[in-house]
Amino acid sequence: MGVLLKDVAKALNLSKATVSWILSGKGDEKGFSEATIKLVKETAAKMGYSPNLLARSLSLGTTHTVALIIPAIGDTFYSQMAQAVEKQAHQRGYTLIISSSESNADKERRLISALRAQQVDGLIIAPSKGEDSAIRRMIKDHYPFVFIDRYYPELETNYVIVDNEGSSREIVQRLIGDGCRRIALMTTDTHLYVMSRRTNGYLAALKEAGIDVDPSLCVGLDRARYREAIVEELDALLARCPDVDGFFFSTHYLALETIRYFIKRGIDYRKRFRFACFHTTAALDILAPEMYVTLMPIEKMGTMAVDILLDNIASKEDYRPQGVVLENTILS
Amino acid sequence: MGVLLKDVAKALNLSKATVSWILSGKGDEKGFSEATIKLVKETAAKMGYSPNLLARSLSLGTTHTVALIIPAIGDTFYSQMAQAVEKQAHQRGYTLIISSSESNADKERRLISALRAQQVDGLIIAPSKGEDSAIRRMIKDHYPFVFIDRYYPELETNYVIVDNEGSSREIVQRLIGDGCRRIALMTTDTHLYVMSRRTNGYLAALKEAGIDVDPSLCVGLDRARYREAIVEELDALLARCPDVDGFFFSTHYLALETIRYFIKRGIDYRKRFRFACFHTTAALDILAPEMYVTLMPIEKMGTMAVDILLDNIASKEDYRPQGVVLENTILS
DNA sequence: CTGAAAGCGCTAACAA
DNA sequence: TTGTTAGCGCTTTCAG
Repeated sequence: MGVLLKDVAKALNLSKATVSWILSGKGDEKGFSEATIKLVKETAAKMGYSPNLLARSLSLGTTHTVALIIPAIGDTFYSQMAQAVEKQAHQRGYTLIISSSESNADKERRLISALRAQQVDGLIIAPSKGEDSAIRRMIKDHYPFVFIDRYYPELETNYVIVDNEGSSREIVQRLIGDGCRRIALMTTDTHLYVMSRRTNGYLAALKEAGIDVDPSLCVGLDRARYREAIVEELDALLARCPDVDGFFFSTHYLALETIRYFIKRGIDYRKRFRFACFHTTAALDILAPEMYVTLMPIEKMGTMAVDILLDNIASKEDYRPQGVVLENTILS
Repeated sequence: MGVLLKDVAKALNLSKATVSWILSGKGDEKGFSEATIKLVKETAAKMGYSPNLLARSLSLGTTHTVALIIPAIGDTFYSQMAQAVEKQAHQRGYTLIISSSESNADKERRLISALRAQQVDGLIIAPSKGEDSAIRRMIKDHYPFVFIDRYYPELETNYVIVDNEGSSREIVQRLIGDGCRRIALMTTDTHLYVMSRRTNGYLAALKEAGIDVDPSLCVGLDRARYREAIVEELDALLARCPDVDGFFFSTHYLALETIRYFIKRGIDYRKRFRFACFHTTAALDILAPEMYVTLMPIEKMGTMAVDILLDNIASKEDYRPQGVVLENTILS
């Protein structure tokens, strides 16, 4: 395509080796004359030379590129996470590739294969569901990767997650402290480990307070059609338990949709209920200022995931996986 | 690292060539026996062979990968766009790399270079600002790329944008139709072409209706600190022009912040004003249901951008750039 | 101080 | 029906 190393060398009547040395900064180390170094650099620039990274990577055996796999780029949470990861990767001199698995285990598996085949140096993954084979494969091959946000507790891997259970418990405790006794649980994606931890937090808080868990207060929604389902479910819930006095949402968009529902039904939710939500999203603070919210340390998660990954990449063989559990900030 | 083509060949006592042919599906075309084809495929699978895409690409001269450069992955609009682009790229058998320029012209320039150096087959770009050199370079080199959402009107390139002026004019007309005469303009990033088009739409609508443009109704915010600035600006605006009866927002987050302001100040905005906004974001429909909104065809933009890009890639030399202007849907 | 040449893992023209 | 071999563009050992 463009201008090659060979071309620059030819133009200067030097060998490819010389030019390569100089352009990769090992000029003085190798003891070339100041004159040639300057000359080479200048003509390379003048000729608009840009190295073919494919060739370089093939030769070097490293791409200096890592990839991030998230369930959905369209989701605010994951897109913010992508931003944080990209920032830190860039900071540390790595190129980041972002890919979206669309919460599809099969696509996730294929992505992992494809990215590894592309010789990406390591992976940061927010795993979708029952994906497994590709993960075990990476472990077996000692391929560097770190889980973020979600993880497989039974596998010994790198991970950066938050204390899902603890902070769920804490915000539910606050609801109880405010006098709530009939707190509804709204959740989704119940097959995910993270979600079960949040539910556990809810249950634990009730138990500690000596409140019986009432299954009819617990609503699990199908992620795929939660927007429609939530309307019926809430209608049913309010009919079933007219004495509900609080809501715990296991994730941000459930809170948003629930409030949308209340407004649609003309229910004065701010008077009638108290809310707690795991994570938040734009405008939730406007719509329900009194809601207790766990603020996830997205930036920090991204930074740490990158750092751990690069550590792992740097230390070839003898590496011990690191697990990190971060604390959420709680916003009252 | 893993198992190589060579290994598979050796295990079967065949040549690398044979294995390569068969695994890339050109087995029968080349006339290999059914038996060997099957054998090769099976052992390759059994041995867990996965081709080194770097090597393949270097050899092939094409990576089957395209990249998307957006100003910010953290922004809902661009993350949705990324999702749409990724979907279509995937659909057409291409791998997508997403990168974020952080609205930084210099980073954008570096990204373009880096991605080209990585031998990405083409680029889809939502350009930041005065970036230029890297763009002109691509044109000169006949390197395939398409602008999305934003573009350089003076350059002959591929682009997929929306009718910014037209739909801005239209929603402002609706405000006027509702009786508004003192419509404020809230805008930002005024150096961007898209934004000037939207402002033009606002001006045109007023002019047509015979309403004088009042500069004291026009507020331009600094993107970098709009969240803080908007409070002072709105205070000033309302003091300066107590008779404001409508607002036109050139982009979604300005509408959200303005409403946040009204709520904070305890102003009954739904009674007092009418709103129109270019594009929308989560919860805006809850907070201001009567707002006129232009709905950008994000999905379609993404799809078309990919299609145009792949067209361009396919037809090597003799290619004429395509410009597409899509219509927005208007939501009343 | 600088150059020749082998090699990274794969593809594809050319033989056989 | 299968094998040989010369690249793709770059890095790096080993000679000079």
